[in-house]
Amino acid sequence: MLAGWEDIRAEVLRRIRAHDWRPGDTIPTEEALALEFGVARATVNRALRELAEEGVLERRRKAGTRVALHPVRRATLDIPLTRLEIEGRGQAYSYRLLSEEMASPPPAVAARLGLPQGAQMLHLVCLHLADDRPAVLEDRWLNPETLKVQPDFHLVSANEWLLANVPYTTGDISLSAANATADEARLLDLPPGSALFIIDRTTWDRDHPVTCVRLAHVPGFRMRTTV
Amino acid sequence: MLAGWEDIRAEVLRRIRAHDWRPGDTIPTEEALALEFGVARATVNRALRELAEEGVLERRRKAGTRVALHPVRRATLDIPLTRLEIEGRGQAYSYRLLSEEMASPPPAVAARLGLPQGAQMLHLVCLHLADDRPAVLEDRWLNPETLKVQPDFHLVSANEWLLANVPYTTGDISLSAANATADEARLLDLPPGSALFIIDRTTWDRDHPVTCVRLAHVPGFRMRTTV
DNA sequence: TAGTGGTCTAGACCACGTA
DNA sequence: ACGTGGTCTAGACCACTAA
Repeated sequence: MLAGWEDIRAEVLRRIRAHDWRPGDTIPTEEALALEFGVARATVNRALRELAEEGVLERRRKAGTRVALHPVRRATLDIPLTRLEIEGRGQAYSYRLLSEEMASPPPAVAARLGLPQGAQMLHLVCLHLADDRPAVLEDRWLNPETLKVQPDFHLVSANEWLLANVPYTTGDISLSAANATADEARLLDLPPGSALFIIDRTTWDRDHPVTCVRLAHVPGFRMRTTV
Repeated sequence: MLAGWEDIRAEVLRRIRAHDWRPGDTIPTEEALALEFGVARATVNRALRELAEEGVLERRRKAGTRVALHPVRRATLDIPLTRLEIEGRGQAYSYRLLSEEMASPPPAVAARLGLPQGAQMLHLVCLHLADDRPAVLEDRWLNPETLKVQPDFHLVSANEWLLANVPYTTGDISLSAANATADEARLLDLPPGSALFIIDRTTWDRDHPVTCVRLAHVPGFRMRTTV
């Protein structure tokens, strides 16, 4: 036997895939399964909890545990610092601050951060290079109220400074593709219209907006994961 | 007090962000923390395990628990069926099989699946539409050995059929951006060179290769997540 | 080989939400 | 009201691995 929680998880998954339990069905209670498999309820709980986190099961108190109707695969993406990502590929990392100024953000940015239209924010544009070739163009709007001290963004990238100094609790990430504008193409040394991989990220410290950043990655960039 | 595992998790996170415990530091053992917080070791274990899964801590038997050196954010992406995704936006879903033939896959596909160069595979090209406008172009290679029966892919999309009939255990996913080729642009009714969001997916059933698919999404497509 | 995390148990109480 | 999952406890044994 040797039924650990991973064995229980595998057996439940097997029954779902074999259609013993079909999408929408309520499966037996933790207590019943614990009895069947001859393990403690906590062991069954661990197995079913993992499957629920993966999106395979849906659990509600009193209502019981059901096989999820919509088979959603859930993948976990690692989102590293640009510097670490480049260094991880064995390339030399460098970084250039292209511009730094107080300005009024575009309406879309102000709206996403929940700030009034006219608010002044710190606007940074910088370039991340791999082996001295442009890799990522970063366009960032910073809420100046979250900056107690004003670091020198020539020396340290905004991302790394924020990570170390402004712990945030929540954030949105959006992944998309876009054709490079003329400016982007020039700065990234690409033909105009090249397909860029865009990561848009907005972060809050509790209820206080912190930053809104767009990272435009040159063609060849990939995010990988396993399910 | 009322220290549940979420409270422990929050307090550990607070200490890390306050630099009480710095990246690379070894933090106290589960036993010590359980004593300090006045809870059972299992409660501390749950809290630290969650933080390890999020990439904040690194745990090894005997060596102890350390604050992760490289602050990697880990985001979970939901990867729904194309049909459900379109219907979820309130649009009408439809689907067209454009071609279906046995052929020899390009070397890159054969290599990724670990099949010999000359192997014959089933090649499907199909189009997913939202409100009768092209949304996703699917280019799929199927290992015929995994198909016990040959379904009619005019009626059911390969993805949904596979999901219901070929349970797979492992899979790779890769996200990238690419300019539309002339063919892709024509099929998707886009200007040539449009930036497409590409999801490449390879799946195995244990050690048996099942399928390798490229989903090209029209501009405007986004994947979102929260961290 | 010894210290640390990983897991299991048997029991208990509680929170939630359906009926 | 009551059934179900969510969590906690105190103790135990095991697995891994650094010293």
